[in-house]
Amino acid sequence: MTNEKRKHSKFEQEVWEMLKKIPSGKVASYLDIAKAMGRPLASRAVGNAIGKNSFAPEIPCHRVVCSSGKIGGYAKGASEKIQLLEKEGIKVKKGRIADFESKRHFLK
DNA sequence: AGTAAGGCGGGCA
DNA sequence: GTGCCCGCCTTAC
Repeated sequence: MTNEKRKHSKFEQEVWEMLKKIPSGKVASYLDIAKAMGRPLASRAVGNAIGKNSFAPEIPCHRVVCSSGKIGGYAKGASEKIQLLEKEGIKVKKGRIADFESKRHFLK
């Protein structure tokens, strides 16, 4: 309650919640998440929150890609990110998501 | 307290 | 497809 020591900013916590809401086999772009949080211009801030904390397997950060359908970055390496996506049923084509718009969870 | 730099992106030329 | 600039958030000095 009042004695809440936020190890992380509120913005970060919001991001984690969004990532957790993404079901397997689906993906979301940094911009989509930012928009869902009410900050359509904070696309970079979202990616910043993820990369700066490294949520670990608890958060499906590998399900987040660029708005262009590109893989983007990954703390462990974009290659690893692609492997995880393919494992969940998402096909990746040369660092790009196949049928990206059809797999967007935060599509608006 | 204010200022400065960085970062897993996005949009435009 | 590539290169450049921008705006947003957090952290450190």
